Amino acid sequence: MTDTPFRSDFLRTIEARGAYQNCTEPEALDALLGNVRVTAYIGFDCTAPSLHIGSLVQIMTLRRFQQAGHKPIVLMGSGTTKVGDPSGKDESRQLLSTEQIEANKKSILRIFERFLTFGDGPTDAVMVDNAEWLDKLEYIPFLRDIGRHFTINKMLTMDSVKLRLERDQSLSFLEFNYMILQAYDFMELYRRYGCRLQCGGSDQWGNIVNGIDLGRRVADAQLFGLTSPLMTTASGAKMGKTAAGAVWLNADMFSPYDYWQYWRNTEDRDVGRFLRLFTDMPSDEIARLEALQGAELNQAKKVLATETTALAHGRTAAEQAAETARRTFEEGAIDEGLPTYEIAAEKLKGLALTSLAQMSGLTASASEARRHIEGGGLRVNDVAVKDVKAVVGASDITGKGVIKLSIGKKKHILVKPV
RNA sequence: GGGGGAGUGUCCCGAGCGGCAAAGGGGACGGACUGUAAAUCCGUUGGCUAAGCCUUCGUUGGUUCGAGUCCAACCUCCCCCA
Repeated sequence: MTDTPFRSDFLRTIEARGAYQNCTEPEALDALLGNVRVTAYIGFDCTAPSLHIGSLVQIMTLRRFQQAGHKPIVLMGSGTTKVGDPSGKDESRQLLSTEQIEANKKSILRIFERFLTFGDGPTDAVMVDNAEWLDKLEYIPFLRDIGRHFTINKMLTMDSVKLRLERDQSLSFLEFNYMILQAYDFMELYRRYGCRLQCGGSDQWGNIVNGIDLGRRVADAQLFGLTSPLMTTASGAKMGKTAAGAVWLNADMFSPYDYWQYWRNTEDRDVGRFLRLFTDMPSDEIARLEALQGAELNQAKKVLATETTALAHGRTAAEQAAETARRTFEEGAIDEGLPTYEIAAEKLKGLALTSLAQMSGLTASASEARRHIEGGGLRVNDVAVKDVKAVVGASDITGKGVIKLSIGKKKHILVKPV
């Protein structure tokens, strides 16, 4: 937080939305943003086939940057992914093959089109890949030009390095170089695109500052850094973990319905904060929503779910998810928008319920289904099953031609005989 | 190069006299209570054709009726000395 309020649209918004943590030379950056069109970037490494909601604050930051009339750069880090970022990790990640990295990159790209407008215009977003310059670096020239500006003394004090050393965990020389490459990225983006600002999570502060220093020394540039707070839920959990794994942004890895549900189940205490961070809703409307008390707050959660889903998957998908949820939870009806598993009708006859639960993906194994039956958590057409050896048959098929299997209150799947 | 230590249930941390599907946490999931929330309490947390059978403790062999536990080699990591 700064003493003087920001004047530029971008910084005012970022701060009001709760995405402001720290900034280098805030006054100078504020003035710059107020006067000219600025180019900023955020890097995303290609460690998985999709980004998850842990990256959402960063994506929203770029979106707001563009909305404020500036030019965002999405930097795909397929070059740096080959090295591996040691920040915030206890041990080194398994090295990914270049094919894997390339495949991940292609898969990740798609999500950005939802949040940003790409093109050739002055404020259109641009996508760049750092492999473009990192892959071609030559070792000795790089060491002489760039390496000489880094001291080991200082690098050893960086959190990402220090934590590893303090915990007696190994840090390979490969990973040790990550911060240098990220610093180099910033400088290279300045040279190529006149990029002056790098944003990132608070764990990236050190890496960002390194880039600023390098830019000043080598390119005589005045660069800026801006970080957002690390996102956790009010109960302290890291954002985005569910039983099924991460909350992915790609629809083929985490369906819009599940995505909607994830936000719908936000803790009370987080609703206002999440509305500010993850939606475009005006602040006064958010203030009204988060002031709701008790069960009324569920209204705010529905808005949160629909708005976040609309951003990531489109308005239509969001409204479908909302409608499916409404019918399922509020009417107790069977809605065809629920995940559906098709099975040949003749196979269904006399099939053990535990097997069907497994086949349909409701549970990971028949044993898990069995345990849920023993614990009273598995239902067929909303009726709890008591017998572990229960068998499904034609009589279970409802008027809608499907069988509804549920575990708990929230996990439902439709089995459709064909 | 020499000496010492570590690797446990495919989420994590962590006990483990030769009888072990393997203590205890955390997390997650299910039940009760609620508001599809939190907190709390209870239960579950290898697989299967299920009073039985099969696969698990870094890897590969060995000793033994029987190995997470003992032996050997190897892999990875950490510490001390050089």
